[in-house]
Amino acid sequence: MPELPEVETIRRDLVKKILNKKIVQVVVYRAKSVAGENTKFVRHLRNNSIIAIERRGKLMVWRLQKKPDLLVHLKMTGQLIYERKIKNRVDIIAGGHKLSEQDIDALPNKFTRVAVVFANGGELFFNDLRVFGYMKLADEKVIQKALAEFGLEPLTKAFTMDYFEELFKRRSRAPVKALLLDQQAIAGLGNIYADEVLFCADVKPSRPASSLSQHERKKIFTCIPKITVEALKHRGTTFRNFLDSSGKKGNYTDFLKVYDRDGEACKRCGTIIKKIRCAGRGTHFCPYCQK
DNA sequence: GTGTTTGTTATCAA
DNA sequence: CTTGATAACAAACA
Repeated sequence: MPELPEVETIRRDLVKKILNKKIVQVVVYRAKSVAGENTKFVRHLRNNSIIAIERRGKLMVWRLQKKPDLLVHLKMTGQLIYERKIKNRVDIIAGGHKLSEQDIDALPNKFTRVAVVFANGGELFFNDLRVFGYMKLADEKVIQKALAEFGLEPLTKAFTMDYFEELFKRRSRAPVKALLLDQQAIAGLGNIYADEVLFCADVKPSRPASSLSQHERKKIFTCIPKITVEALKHRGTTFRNFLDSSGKKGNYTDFLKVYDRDGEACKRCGTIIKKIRCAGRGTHFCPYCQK
């Protein structure tokens, strides 16, 4: 599931690959993947170009040469795969080509919802198995309203311990994990990194936010950027669907301490990692290390 | 057929 | 009004 490190990895790659390239054609294979009227979307992108790509939390803003701009959200299973030039695309689509496992993930397939073709022959594919993600034309007013809903970015200077403490003052009963997942509190954490952050901080995810000591809050505050930076360094985590813009998996999967490790031994103490439901999500933790 | 996966929003209860 | 819990969305997989 693309969270901050995954979306940022994609954003950085796409900036190198598709910025300022003329769009010559757009194909919408699944109407629901594009908000609003599809024909309007296609017409607006054609002969347009992407001049900047911004990110806030898990949401991307694609700045276009001709306004309005584009909001892109990958939700749970969205992928953005760029191919320089596809010589045998017709064969590939028809299934007449022998593909490596990676190619099958990366190329247009039955989950390809939108294709954007550039003047240099390169193509960008928006694949999305579950069709929760979207591309949406949005004028500046809509964009600003959407961005205003987000809490602070954990990798910015503005994200201070004072700010973090304020978040706890508003809440009491909810588990601390729910706070970490709240995009209006902190922008970009999702289920994987919320679990990893709480392991890093030795705090049990189900603890009511109000029950935490200042020391515990401080540890969580420190772990949030630490885990995020580490995950970004390894180009994100591939649990099921995440692929970067080249169709490659994220490498942080190998460094996960608790997520998807239920039944396995804690890397620190050897206790079996448990899985419970917390804040409505599958939640993984070490019953010994996390108090 | 059933339960599970999760980002976000809608809905409802307290 | 706030907070928090839960369902819904869609599709695949075990």
